[in-house]
Amino acid sequence: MPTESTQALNTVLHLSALLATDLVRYEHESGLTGPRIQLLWALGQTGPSTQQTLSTALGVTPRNITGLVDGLVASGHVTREKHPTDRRATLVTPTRPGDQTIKDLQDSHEDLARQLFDRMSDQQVSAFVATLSEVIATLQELMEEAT
Amino acid sequence: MPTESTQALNTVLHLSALLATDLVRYEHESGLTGPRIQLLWALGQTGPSTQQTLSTALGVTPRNITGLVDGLVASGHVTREKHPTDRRATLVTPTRPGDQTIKDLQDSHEDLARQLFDRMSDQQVSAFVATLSEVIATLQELMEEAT
DNA sequence: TATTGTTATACTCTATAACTATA
DNA sequence: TATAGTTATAGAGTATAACAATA
Repeated sequence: MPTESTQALNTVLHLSALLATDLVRYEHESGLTGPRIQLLWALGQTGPSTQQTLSTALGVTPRNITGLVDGLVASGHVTREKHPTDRRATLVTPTRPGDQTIKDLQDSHEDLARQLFDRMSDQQVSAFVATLSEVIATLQELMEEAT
Repeated sequence: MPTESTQALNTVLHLSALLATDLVRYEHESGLTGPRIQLLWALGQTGPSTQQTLSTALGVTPRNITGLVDGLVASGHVTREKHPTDRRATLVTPTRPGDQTIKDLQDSHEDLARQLFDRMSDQQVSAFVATLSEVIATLQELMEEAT
């Protein structure tokens, strides 16, 4: 029989897996892929960005961003615009439909949050977030140690 | 400013991302890839398995399992053994080093669980797991509706 | 010299479709 | 007929290394 700690970790991982599955459903619906959705989400957070910035934000190589942006240009979600001051750089910029997709993503995110947590008491949600934050802090310490 | 519900979802996603990053670290250390680790983990849960069984367990096509098993055979973690009663099927079976890798995975999993939760009170862990389970149940309902 | 992005190359994961061997 | 696994083919994501243009 698993310990209480192991059960807690397993339950967290179970929820992670379910959320990932839900994302896959959205991918199929939208015709987008995970990394491209992640890129659009990043653009929604920061506005038009250089590929270097996106490379850091997504944690992948610049070469990889080239490929993702190529795909999103082909699907009409973004364009490459001139950087106003640095002629080496490009500004990856959402098109009108790209902006709509980003807004849909944000709306879906908020809807999901409401559906999952709105029926709980504020107290329960607060306690949950507090424990999550504690787990995150511990995990970050562990990961820094391992460096 | 995000709502409390949105903050809760964001915190869950943050933890998911951190756990994924930690897994990537393990991948680099072990020379394995995510899907191959997942396959070895499944073997650890159920023992030697047919590729059909693994296909269902991992949620990927049988063709894909062929590729993953090819890789794990090449790296010496598993072998394809004859199925005792069905000559069409193969039993993917861990080698000695493969078994050791599986044990390492299980040990790492338990260590992580202990490090993340052992210093909390039983009461806090119980409340956390209860809320997680509630979220999981709600999410599963939502995903079934969407079908 | 350093940085931005691309071309060249290679590997892994993924899928569908057609095929072989066996049940 | 149905099932287990493989071959054939294709597309996406990832990485390193070498290169051009610009800072």
